[in-house]
Formats: sequence, C-alpha cells, structure tokens
Amino acid sequence: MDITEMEVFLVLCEELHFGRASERLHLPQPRVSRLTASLEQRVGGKLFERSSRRVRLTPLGEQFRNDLRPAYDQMVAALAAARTAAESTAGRLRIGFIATAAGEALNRLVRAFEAANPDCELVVREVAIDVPLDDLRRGEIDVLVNWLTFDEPDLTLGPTIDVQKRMLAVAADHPLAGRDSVSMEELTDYPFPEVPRLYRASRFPFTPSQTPSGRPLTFHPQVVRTVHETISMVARGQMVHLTVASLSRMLNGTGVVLIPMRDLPPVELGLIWCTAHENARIRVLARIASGGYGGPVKRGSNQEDS
Amino acid sequence: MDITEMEVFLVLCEELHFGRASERLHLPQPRVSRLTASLEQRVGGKLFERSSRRVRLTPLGEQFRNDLRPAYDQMVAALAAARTAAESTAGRLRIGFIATAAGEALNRLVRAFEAANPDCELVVREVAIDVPLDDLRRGEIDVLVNWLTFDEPDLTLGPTIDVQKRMLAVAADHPLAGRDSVSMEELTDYPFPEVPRLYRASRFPFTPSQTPSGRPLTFHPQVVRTVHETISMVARGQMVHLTVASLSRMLNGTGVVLIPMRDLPPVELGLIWCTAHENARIRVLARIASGGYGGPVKRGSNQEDS
DNA sequence: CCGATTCATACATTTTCGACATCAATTATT
DNA sequence: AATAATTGATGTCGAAAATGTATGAATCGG
Repeated sequence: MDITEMEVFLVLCEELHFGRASERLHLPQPRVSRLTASLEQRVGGKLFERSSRRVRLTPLGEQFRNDLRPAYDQMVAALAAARTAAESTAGRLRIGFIATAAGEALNRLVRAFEAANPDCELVVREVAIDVPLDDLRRGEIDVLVNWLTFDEPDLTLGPTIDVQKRMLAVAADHPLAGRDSVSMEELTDYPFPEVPRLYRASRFPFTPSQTPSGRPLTFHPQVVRTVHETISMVARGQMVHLTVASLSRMLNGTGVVLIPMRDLPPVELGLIWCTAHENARIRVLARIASGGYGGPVKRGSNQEDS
Repeated sequence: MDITEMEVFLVLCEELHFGRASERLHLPQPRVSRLTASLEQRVGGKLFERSSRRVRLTPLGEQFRNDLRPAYDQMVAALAAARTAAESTAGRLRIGFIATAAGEALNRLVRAFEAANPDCELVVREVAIDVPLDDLRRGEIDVLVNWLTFDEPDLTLGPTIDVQKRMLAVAADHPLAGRDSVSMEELTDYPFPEVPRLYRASRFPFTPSQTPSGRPLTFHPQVVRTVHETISMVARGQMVHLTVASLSRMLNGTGVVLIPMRDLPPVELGLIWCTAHENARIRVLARIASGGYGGPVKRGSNQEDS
C-alpha cells in the first residue's frame, strides 16, 4: 500500500485527466499512469475506464474512492494535527511547582507566558514536595518548577528563574534564634526533617547529609510531607529546617524565624521537564524564563552555581 | 507521508519494542529505527521516549496514534473492500436482456449462476431494444444479453448462449404466409421496421439494408420501439419483420406467423459487457455461459458464426 | 487524411532498501 | 563494583525499485 498511489488516485478521481492530475500533483505524467496501473494491480481490478480521449471511474473505482477519501483526509488531518501539536504553542501547558517555589519569579514567568501566548491554556498547580518527578514522568504536568539540584538522565534542567539564599528555620525561642548567621558546623546536634531520597541523590544536595568538614547531621525520625507540616514541627522546637529566604512569606505568626546560613551557597529555582516530552510550549516557556541568560541547559552540561 | 512509516509507528505503539515490531513487520530492526526517526522528523517532534531498555509513547505520540489509528484502519478496510469487490462474486449483478432474447437459454444461465453463487444478488430486467448499450454504458446494467452483432471498442463480446434461426414474421393473411421458406431477394417490396442505427453499423447486421445481390430493402417510416409494437404492425399487414425462431413464443393469437429465411445465417445470442467494468461476477457468469466452449471472447477476435 | 491531444511504454539514472557488522547505553548478574 | 547481556542507533555495500526524459500508440477534430 503506497500513499502516493492513493493521492494520485484521489486527484485523478477529481480531474479525470492524467495531464491535469500530474500538474496538480507536481509529478510527471508517466508517473501518474504507472502509479494508477500499480494501484489497479494492487486492488485487482480497473479503477478507471480510459481511452486517449476520455477518463472515467469504473464502478469499482467509485466504490474505492468513496471508501478511501474519508480515510485519506483523516490521515492527512492526523499528521497536520501532530505537526501543529509539535510546533505550535496552541494547546495546554501544565506547570507544577512545589510550595516553597511559589513567589514573584514564578508569577512573573506565568504572566509573561500568558501574555505572549494567549492561545495556550496554562494550568499552574502545586505538586507534592516528596514526589514531584513522578507527576512529571507520569505526564500529569509538563514542566516542574523546583530547585535545580537533580541530575536525572531523562530530565532536562531548564533555565533558572530565581536564586535564593539559604536560611535556617528555627523556632523563635530556639537557642540560635537571635543569631545573625549560622554555619553548618553548628547544626550537627539539631534534628533535621528526613530528606526524600530524591533530594539526597542529587548533583547538589538541597539538604546535605553532613557538614562541610564531614560530620554527620541528625535527622528526625518522623516523615514530614509538606512545608506547612515542617513549619509546624519547627515552631514546636521539634526540628530545624534548611530552607530558603523566600520562605519568610509563610512565617507570619508561626513563631518560626529564619537565620542566614553562612557556608551554604544559594540554590537556583528553575524549570525541569522530561526531555522526551519537550514541545513548542515548553521551549517557549524556557525561552521566556531564560530571558537574556540563553536557552535551556541539558543535563550533563554543568550549570554555574552563582 | 509514507505509509510504511505509519505502519511501523502503529505496530511500535503496540509492541513498544523495536525488535518485536521489526519481527511483526518483517522488516530489519535498523529500518524500524530509521523509519521511526523519519516519521518523527516529518511530524516535528519525538513520538517515542526510548532508551536501550524501555520504549514509551510521548504525549505527542499518543495523540498521533489516537488520530492515526482509525484513519489507517479505514484505509486498510477500503483497500480490502475494493479487493473483495474486484475478486469476489459477492455483490450484485444486473443482467439486462432484450425482449426477443428471453427464453430457455437465458433462464438456464440465470438458474445456473444463482445456484453456483448464492452470495450474489442477481437482478434480471428487460431493456429497451433500441438503446440497450446506453444502459450498459451508464452502468444501469452490468451485462447485456443481446445478439452478438456489435463491434464497439469499449465492449467485450462474451460467450454465446443460444443460436437462433432467422425467420420472417408476416401477417397470417400475407401473400408469403403459406411458404416453407423465403429468400431475402423476395422481400425488397415489403416494408421493414426502421432499424436502430446501432443494429445497422454492426459487424453483422441483424437486419441487412440490402439483399445479398445488392438490391435495397424498403423501410417503413414509422418508428417501432418494442417487439410488441412490431408484432402489432406486422399483424395489421403494415410491415414484415426479420426476426428469430424463438419469437413464436409471443405469437399465439396475434395473427402473425413465422417463415424460415433461406439465405440468412443464424444469429448468436450472447453476453456483452463494458470491458472496463468487468468484474468477478461478470467473469463467473461468462464462464458458466460458455460451458465447454471456452472463456469470454474479447472484441476483435473473430467469433465463429455457426 | 492529417495534425493535435492524451495515455502508455522504454530506458538510463538516481534513490531507496535490505542485510550485516558494529557502536553506545542501560540493566541484570555475579 | 565489575561484567555480561540486551537493545536501540549508525555505517556500509550490493541489489532492487522508483523516477524523469524521451518516445510510441490511439483517438478525435478539421
């Protein structure tokens, strides 16, 4: 079954003239002859009744045209739809973010994208902090806004949209509460929330498992799932938490305060997506996000830690 | 747009394994790889997310599959239906016959065909004596049962199903009525019904326009359209008519009698169809009709006048 | 009877296809 | 942690198929 044969057949059905059909198809006329003959052999009967002076459909040809025409149109439409889906921004883009990542940087990005791509339906939703990549891999979201600390082989680390200084969250009545800054070395005896495996096995641990000098940290046995659970635990003095400066937004009246970390570099907030699921919408979002900083960064290419 | 690419794509969608897909498609595995890559380039985006260990559809691939699958199935079905229509006897076969051709030979043929091809709906109807080929060419009938006296370029003269001796129909009180036989040479002064052009420009005139010795016949100015009109005119002595022996069936009580023609060869009754519209049903009918006499005879090949 | 139009065919060239060997990446095994 | 096995991608070469140009054959109008 050859698609060219069918295209020739369908055009010839309309033109009923080999010469005109060949012009419409941008094919030499002998080819129209041969392809028609070939299709007739494939079908097993004459499709056209033709002399050098007149071309008409046979009953068989008419039946075949009636059956084939809608199928062919549908096939062309399917290809066109796929091309559109691949190349146009029209469609839907689902952005997932972890609670801590919500902030002005994300809002700016979303607004800029919406303004530039009114034909794209944008869905922005929060994803669980402990399993954000699952949503990405299952295709429930298209892009994840998270700390760029992973190095997964199937993911692309996109542009950075924000950089956050590292802070320690402690209860207001914690011994460290009044300090101007804190070093990791001082934290070995305070329990941290257990870090999901994902954040441990990273190119850049969001929460290190030991201090720069190599001493292990202490981890609280209880699993916390959301940032609010963590804040609650910290407020009650059950644990301390390594977080980012922007968390202050959420701390009003919680009895939790932030202290700058002296020996932890800032973390980058950025876009992450499945390399295989990349599409025009994602590329455009990444381009907008990167602003003047260049295009998306594939895994492996070392992104600079500011 | 290449059909092989799509077949590979659809099979790969099911197998999600290049090796198994290549087996099912009877293609070498490298070709499956290349064709998939080619389709992806055509579409403009990745259709599969693949590592050496796992193959999965991307969202784009899934959409494309959902769109393409029904179109492809429909296309395959269209081709299958056409092949069936071309090669199977299932369907409808419309046989047209002229009134004079009705008789045992036609009945036998119809019964034999019906018995052998119960899946074929047979329609047998009478067609006008003056324009039988129009019905054939317009596709209102598939096969015509008529005297094999034509030589039209677009028609196939099929097998003979009956041979009829030539008779002259005259009124019972006609001067020739009592004769054992008549010669053409005796008929120059009796008016014949006007012969449709079709029957004049033949390889073998059903009604000659002159006697064997070259003397012209006389034709009645009035046009007769059916055999019954002719019988009526003959009965009233308005004309004589060159016909066949089997017409006697219709003459009971009409006051018309038949006299054998001495110097006119018998005519063959046979099948005629549009060469371009030939199909399995027609071929089978022709084979049954020809009995032991061989297959259908194409125009040009001189059929023996018995 | 002649010329114009139109569909079919012949042949040289280019392209594609199939088979094989091999590479690169990933995972299971030891 | 090192190794073997599996799997998809890539390179190459001879064979086969498709393609384009030129030409032939049939029909119709004048």
